[in-house]
Amino acid sequence: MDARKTKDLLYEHVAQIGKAVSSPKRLELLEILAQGEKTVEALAADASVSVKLASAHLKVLKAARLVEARRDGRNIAYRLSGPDVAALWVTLRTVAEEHLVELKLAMDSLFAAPEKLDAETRRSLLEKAKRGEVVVIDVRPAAEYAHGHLPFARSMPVGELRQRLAELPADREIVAYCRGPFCMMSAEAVALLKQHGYRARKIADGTPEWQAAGLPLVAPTP
Amino acid sequence: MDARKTKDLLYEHVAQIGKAVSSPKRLELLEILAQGEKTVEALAADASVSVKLASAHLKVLKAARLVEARRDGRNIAYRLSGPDVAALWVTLRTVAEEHLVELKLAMDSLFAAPEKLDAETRRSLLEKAKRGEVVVIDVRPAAEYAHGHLPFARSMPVGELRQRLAELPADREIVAYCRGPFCMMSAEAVALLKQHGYRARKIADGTPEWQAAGLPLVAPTP
DNA sequence: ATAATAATCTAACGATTATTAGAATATTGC
DNA sequence: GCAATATTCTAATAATCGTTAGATTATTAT
Repeated sequence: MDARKTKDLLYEHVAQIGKAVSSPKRLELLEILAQGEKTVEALAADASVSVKLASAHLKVLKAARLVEARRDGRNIAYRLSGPDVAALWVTLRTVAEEHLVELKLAMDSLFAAPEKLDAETRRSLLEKAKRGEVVVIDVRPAAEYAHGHLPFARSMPVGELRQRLAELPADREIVAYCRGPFCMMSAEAVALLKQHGYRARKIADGTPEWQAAGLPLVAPTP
Repeated sequence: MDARKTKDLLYEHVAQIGKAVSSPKRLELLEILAQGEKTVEALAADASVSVKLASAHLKVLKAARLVEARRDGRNIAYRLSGPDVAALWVTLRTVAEEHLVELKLAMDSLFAAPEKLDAETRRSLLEKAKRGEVVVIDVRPAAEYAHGHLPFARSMPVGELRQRLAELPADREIVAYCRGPFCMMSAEAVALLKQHGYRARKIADGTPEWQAAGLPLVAPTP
């Protein structure tokens, strides 16, 4: 076979991955799936699209082998086909944040405080959490916490936070995280906490970012 | 502003990066640019497309801020807008190799020998090259070598190799590399060397892969 | 078996994208 | 200033993609 055609074929295959990540909704689905397995219905709801549209997008992601499907009773559950797919999402988002001024501006206007973590900050947060100097809360839905979470983090879904405020110590700083830099759950949680007199802040990391930085998660014990 | 619309905008920005890497020719251009700055004409020739088409693709890459342009006399030279862009290309290609069986098969049929390097193999290659036990040759065009190359590697462009065979020691193993796993220059070089009685093999790494693995390149001294 | 549910498939539309040709622009060398 | 060169812009067409509605499939509960 002619060398040029062979090369074209190789790039074509990689471009299939590129095409899969060229749609905003598919990226959102990937980010949600990076939090753990979900049914089509749940994915559609989380991404604010119809089940039909979610299904169509999932089909593309499946064709590119970025996700896998599994039947579970009357539902079909999707999951990422590997941890490298979550890492790809983090890489894409990071490159976008680094080079697209528009995105940087949009994020600055959304989240007033700079909250990006570097290797040193992550390690020191872990230390403080271990010693109990800060309380790290995971404000995602409980199922996502169960699938994997930051070490020493407590599950405190943003929807239940108001009723469960009493569980949090008033004398220590609360550090909230959620799905990642684009997720607004932790911002909502911090607003509520501050309103009730707590010292609280959020971090940009979700579990995909934490893992991409080479740090361990606490995995489920099945 | 409504939270849903704000989120949509964020994913839209990231999808712009995705769109930029959703075309085979644009990926090929990125891979070539990962070897150093090039003019539109050179890029078009390397990627086997018309200058017009190359220009159109470069425009998309520029809009996504993955590349930058600079006028140099009567030419316009393009370069990647950062090392993270080369890393993105490596990540995409790696995810594709990992999950797309079709790509794995295509590569196996192209390159008989498994030649993938892991952290340990890379380190030991570096050691052997340092001690002179193997001769590492960079068979890319000289300009690409000049832009950055593996430590202890000699420039020996595949086009000049036949005339310069005498420069290579017959008693030591020759290790050839080129632009990366999709590039066929090193395979061509190894075939020529073996034909002339040399012990030669190639490695899959190009400078982008080497750098993405966290290892240092020898940069130009301007 | 049958009804109910979850998800996909098919078909269709309008909106993008890739590619090419021809015109236009900017720079260099004279 | 003028001709030559490198690149981009404009316009046009064919191909592909996103989205929706309606029909279909596979499973569970009765």
